[in-house]
Amino acid sequence: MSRPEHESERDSEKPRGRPRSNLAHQAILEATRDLLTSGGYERLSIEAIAARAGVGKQTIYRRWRSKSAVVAEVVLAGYLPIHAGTPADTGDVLVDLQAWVREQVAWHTYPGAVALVRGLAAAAADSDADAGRLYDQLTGPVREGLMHRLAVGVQQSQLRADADLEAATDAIIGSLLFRVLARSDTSSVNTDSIVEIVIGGIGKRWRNPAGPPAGWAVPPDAP
Amino acid sequence: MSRPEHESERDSEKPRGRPRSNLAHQAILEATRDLLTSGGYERLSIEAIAARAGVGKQTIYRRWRSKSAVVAEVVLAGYLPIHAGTPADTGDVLVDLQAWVREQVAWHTYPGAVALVRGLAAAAADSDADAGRLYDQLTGPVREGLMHRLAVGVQQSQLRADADLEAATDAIIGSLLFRVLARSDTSSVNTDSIVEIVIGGIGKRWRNPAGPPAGWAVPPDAP
DNA sequence: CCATAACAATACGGACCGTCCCGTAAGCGA
DNA sequence: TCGCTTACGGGACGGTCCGTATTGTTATGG
Repeated sequence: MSRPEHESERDSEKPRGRPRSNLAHQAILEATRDLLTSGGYERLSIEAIAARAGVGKQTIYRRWRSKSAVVAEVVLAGYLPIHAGTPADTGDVLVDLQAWVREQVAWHTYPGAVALVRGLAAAAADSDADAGRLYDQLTGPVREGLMHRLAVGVQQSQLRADADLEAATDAIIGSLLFRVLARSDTSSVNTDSIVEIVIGGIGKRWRNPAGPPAGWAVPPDAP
Repeated sequence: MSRPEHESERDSEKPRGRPRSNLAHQAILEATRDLLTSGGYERLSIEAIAARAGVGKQTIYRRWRSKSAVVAEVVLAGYLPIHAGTPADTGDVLVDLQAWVREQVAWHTYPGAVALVRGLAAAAADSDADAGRLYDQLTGPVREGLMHRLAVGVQQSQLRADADLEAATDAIIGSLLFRVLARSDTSSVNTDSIVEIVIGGIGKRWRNPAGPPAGWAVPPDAP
């Protein structure tokens, strides 16, 4: 790169010339948020953002490479109620995660939330190379918060020490993603059941004196 | 509608005039498949389809309402190796589902498979109203096959009778979807673990004479 | 032969794209 | 204070693709 344009340029170079306007920056992100939640990703265009923000298109392109990059920043900068909070810790991992999932599901009733998630999926689809990175940025905090709570559950001996917490996390997030993307009849699947299943799958088990039924392979378990 | 244009028009109306060309129909779907697997959904356009199929644009619009509708038909007509097969039944539901998931993951290595799935997500995103229906059509067969195998597992007493099979199915499909859409480093998450967790979560449990640890809520279980 | 409708091809206005250029505004060093 | 440099709003530009309309041709049934 001859001149630092996008991304962080916190190297030893002193910025010369007129500095970038924070007001313009903020106006762009707010306009993007508004258009995204009202009209969805398909109706979102750079020109529409520029017009609503009262900004030249170049001012947008000077900062971001593409529409999906702007959307990513909107999310990362906290302009949307993405609700990436860490689950609470009341001592019961099942209850905590069920409450957390209920919060996520409740967020989906916000106006434009479903359209937003679908739009992010579309944004990732037309980034292609950036798709994985975009998802990582967007779902990373959620993943970390979830996995941290599960790790605490392991420390509290509620979950197996050898449990694959990554897989469990992906199962929960994947279920929510699938629900939002695909299932229009939102009341169909009981999200409490999903958490119950996953937590049951990585939770401690109790041995039956009579032993397991014949033909039923016992997963590895540490007492 | 004054004249039946799209969808099924198998009512009592006798078709008059020149009938629609099957060759054109087929050429459109094949061109769509090729462009979709080679260039992804973003590079797919009605004009590109028409050009590649040697067809006028009107011939496409006469049949389908939008780009996403064409894509949906391509998938539904079996022009793509979607791999919606029912899991085998060897008697061990864990082994069967792990093998099935491995097949799905293997399919993701096909050229364009990931781009295809992401494209379908994008297609659903800009259909909005049709998004749920499109997903249902696409994932419906997969869901049914998976749920059927789980139901067999219940009959074979490997799974709990009161298990929420819908939730379990969504957890598995959601994990795969999340994996394909989001996680570019495909080797990160062990898919066997996911199946193990879900099956463990709806499988039979064995009671410990000493009882569960204090503070650990026992999920309902039927002996 | 005649009515009807699908066909390929192409023209059309419109929406956005991404880049470029204008005149102006805002910092900085000399 | 004066250049130098860069960002600003605004808008022109060629380009792609949209979805529709038109034209002349072709296939089918009455």
